[in-house]
Amino acid sequence: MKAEKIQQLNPNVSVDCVVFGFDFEQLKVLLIEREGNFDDKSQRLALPGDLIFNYENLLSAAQRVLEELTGLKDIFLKQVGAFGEPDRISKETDKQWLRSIRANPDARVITIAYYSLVQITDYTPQANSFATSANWYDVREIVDLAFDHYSILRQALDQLRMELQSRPVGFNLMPPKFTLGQLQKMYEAILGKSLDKRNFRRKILKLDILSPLEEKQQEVSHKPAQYFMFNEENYNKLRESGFDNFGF
Amino acid sequence: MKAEKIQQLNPNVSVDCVVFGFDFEQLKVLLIEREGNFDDKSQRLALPGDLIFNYENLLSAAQRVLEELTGLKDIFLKQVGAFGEPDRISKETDKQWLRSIRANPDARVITIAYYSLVQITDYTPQANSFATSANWYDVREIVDLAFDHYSILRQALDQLRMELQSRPVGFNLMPPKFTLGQLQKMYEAILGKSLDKRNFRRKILKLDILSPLEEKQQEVSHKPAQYFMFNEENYNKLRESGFDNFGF
DNA sequence: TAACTTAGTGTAAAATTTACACTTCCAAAG
DNA sequence: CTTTGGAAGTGTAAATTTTACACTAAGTTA
Repeated sequence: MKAEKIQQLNPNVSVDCVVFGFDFEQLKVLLIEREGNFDDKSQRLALPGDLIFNYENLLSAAQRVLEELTGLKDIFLKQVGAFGEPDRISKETDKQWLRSIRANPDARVITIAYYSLVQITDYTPQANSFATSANWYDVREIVDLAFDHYSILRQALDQLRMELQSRPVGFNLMPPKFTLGQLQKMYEAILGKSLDKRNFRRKILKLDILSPLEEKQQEVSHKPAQYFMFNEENYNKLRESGFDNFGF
Repeated sequence: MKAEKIQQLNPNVSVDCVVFGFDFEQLKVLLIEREGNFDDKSQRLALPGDLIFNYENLLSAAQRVLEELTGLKDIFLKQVGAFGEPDRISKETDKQWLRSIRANPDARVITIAYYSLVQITDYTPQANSFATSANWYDVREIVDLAFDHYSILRQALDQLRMELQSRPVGFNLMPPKFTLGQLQKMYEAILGKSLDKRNFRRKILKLDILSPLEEKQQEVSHKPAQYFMFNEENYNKLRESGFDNFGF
């Protein structure tokens, strides 16, 4: 009886995941495509998301759904918030699509959105379930999405930017070893503006949360850069001493 | 049929309100008391909150529930986030209490929390519905609450502090005219630390969002302070030019 | 060996932050 | 009417942070 309950979908609550990815050039976001008759491609694209099970933890549900639809596993997700406009499923094409996959397609659904940052090269999305594709899309090129997903995306991006200003978020966007140039590019991609190289370096190094490695870049057709790694111990010390100054 | 639907409670989704109030001395929060056999007073106290109706907007639901339980009307609320641990209703006294008021007391409930800031003297809470009292409590004296409301309160407070650092929140905590001393006390109460008077004044005045009034305090047994008012026009200009510097 | 590309570096001026102490004005008490 | 208590109001010097800005270094490729 309990086991049955656990596997019962809750028709009123879903989760959606805004997974940002960085490829050393642009900020991207992971979207799925769905089968159906959509007016244009933007309406075919959606954030990976689905209903939760009745006795499922919200965060776990987000991780499960993300894995089911895109194959991405063990992603650290952070809550953006709840989106619950009664008419958030108002587009006719979305309603039709829901009828094709849901037992209770007209139910009012509140969705809890989560976001994350990953390094694109660490993950290869694999579409599954009702997703017919799962791919990275340049954030700047997205003009609309299914349901209210475009506004969820914008809000997640705002929150990411906010967070980037006050904390050294985004180190999970970086490989274990990285150059300061790559780190700066990440900040520029997320903030959508360019930064002064010397000032950036001074500021980030003064925080004392990066440790230089012996190793240097190899086989690049220019002066090889020094590699750094994230010093977690110092980072924890820093955050204990209050919210700090990560503005660029 | 539609009308019926509208008035049907959604057994899975509730809203909770964290209304902070300021009385020129301390930061307080509005809590209700409930009937029942509780181990101690802290378990009798809860955030005003209840299930939403099935086709109700989340924010409107929060405003409605707040008014029903405490009489506070037209309060500007801001979302904190969703709280959905499957075991968030785990205390035996809470379960018992739910059985006494809900049709579906064992349903798994996800709650969306909202917070607000008001000036205590503007509102007189009036308990109603299942609230047997509705009163302001000093935030520093709260050690626990019903359900998971204590952790919701802490998170709302964190968010309020965060917001106070980056924006001139809290002007709605102030009467139309106020002194810089009162304003400083508000910052101190929310941030939980004391600030340097001269530095505070310099910083807040440089923002150019306060307009001095002719009027001065009267009948105070010390040098009367100048009154100021919030200059909304300049504030809007300021916020258009990006997130700013409200750290103290 | 020349051309190209990113890495890496310093400084001066301006702005902001921080720490700090005394006088002023009012009411209330004596 | 004099004293006292209490918050208002004010300036400065030192330290720190921010900002703007341009050239050399080290590797690859043509």
